Amino acid sequence: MSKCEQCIVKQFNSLKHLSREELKRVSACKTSKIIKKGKPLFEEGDRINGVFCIKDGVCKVSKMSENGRNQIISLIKKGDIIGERSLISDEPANLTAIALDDMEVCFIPKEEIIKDLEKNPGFTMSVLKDMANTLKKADNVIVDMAQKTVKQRLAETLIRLKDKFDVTDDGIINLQLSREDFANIVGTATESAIRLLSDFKKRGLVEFKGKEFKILDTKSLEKIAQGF
Amino acid sequence: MSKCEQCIVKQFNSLKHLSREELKRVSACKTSKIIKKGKPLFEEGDRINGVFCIKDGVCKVSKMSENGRNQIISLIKKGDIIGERSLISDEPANLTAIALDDMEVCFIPKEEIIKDLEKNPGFTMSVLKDMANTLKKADNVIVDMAQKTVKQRLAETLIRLKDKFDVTDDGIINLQLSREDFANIVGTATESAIRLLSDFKKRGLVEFKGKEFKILDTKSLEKIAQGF
DNA sequence: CGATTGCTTGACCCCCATCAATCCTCGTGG
DNA sequence: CCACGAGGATTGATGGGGGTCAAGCAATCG
Repeated sequence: MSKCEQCIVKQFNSLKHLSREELKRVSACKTSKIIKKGKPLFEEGDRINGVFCIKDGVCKVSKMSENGRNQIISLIKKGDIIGERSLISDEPANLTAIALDDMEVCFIPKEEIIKDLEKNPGFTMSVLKDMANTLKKADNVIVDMAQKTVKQRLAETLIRLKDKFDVTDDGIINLQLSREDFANIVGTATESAIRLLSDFKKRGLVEFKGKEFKILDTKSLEKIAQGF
Repeated sequence: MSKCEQCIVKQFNSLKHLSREELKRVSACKTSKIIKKGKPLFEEGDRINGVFCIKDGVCKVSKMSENGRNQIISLIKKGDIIGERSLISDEPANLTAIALDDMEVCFIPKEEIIKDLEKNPGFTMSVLKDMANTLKKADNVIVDMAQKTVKQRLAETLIRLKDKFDVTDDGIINLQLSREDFANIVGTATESAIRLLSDFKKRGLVEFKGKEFKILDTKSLEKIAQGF
């Protein structure tokens, strides 16, 4: 099994603040998993008892609303860590994480992380900073959800996806998002999302080939996101 | 000036994890302020360089959206701490806090809090827990904003206010919220909020006397919040 | 190669944003 | 003490965004 000390992925998250010693201990008790596309990493209500470090792949993090519709809260990719919150607050997960493509993840059990949190202030501060940042983003999403139209939110989502995920040389973003997923990110009905996307396509702002897509006119999308 | 060691308010927040010694140091460098109704505690873009501990009063925490409308993210009351996030991420505030009534707050400068965060793991963990909890709530709000109708959200808001704020013996909640404030919590136009509130009133679910209000039928409001 | 799932488009209607007019309330100054 | 003005509260009218149902089409899979 690969070792945390040598893992490149840790550079992108709070684990980089752990000492070589600490990483060795973590490495010794971690487990690696392959999660197949469409399978859950964890589900609402699960006691996950640890954190996941994403070595490869992307997953959608969502929550069921009372009326039975699904809301995607965020997308998690290589280098991200997920599960810290339920660990810290010592509660079952209140979100569901489902793989969008085949994923490779490491699972670090709770006790080990807690130990590090207690002993290594640098690590703790880093986790704290991450969380503060996530919270700030969440506030922005709340404002957007409350104040912007579906069209604005969809345009903004497309831009954010381009910035966050890998883009090939020819500008193609290969996230395995279904139309329904788009709708669930923006918080609308699938049909509405489809209509708007095909409108964007007609106007030459985006291009679709199956689930792959490509952004052709960022400037115009930004205008739309701001309400024009 | 009153002393932190003897302040009852600290029992309700993370400061209770500080030792007597630490509290004395905090007390020595803190400043007390009175914020008049309607005045800002801080505004978007301010470098606040410390945290506020609310000794008395209530304030609304909001953010301007790009289209110039205001969204209230949360209400903060006696015992709460605010400002940790900008402190931790070392950025200007991205929210505005405005007093709903006359407030009494203590300001603790950044360096002092940072010192405690580095030295006292119990304190840090408590802040971390707080933040995890806030984040969970934020996720729920996102889902609500995205999936529920204005009517549902308004009903839910009324219930939450009842649970969070003091209620007199006769059931009256005295928050100095304007109709516009209600609208800005729910994320709708003032007129829409007014219409829905007066509908609730007609149906005997709530009662208003100026800005004071009273919830008469929680069960029915819960039904509405769930979509009936 | 059927069959199940996802995608697309059309039609309909309700919720809610917006504009406008009126009423109410309260603080201020004459 | 009252008049008055300003901002908040309320109600009406109107139009568009977007949710929902339905039907046809493409694609993926056993």
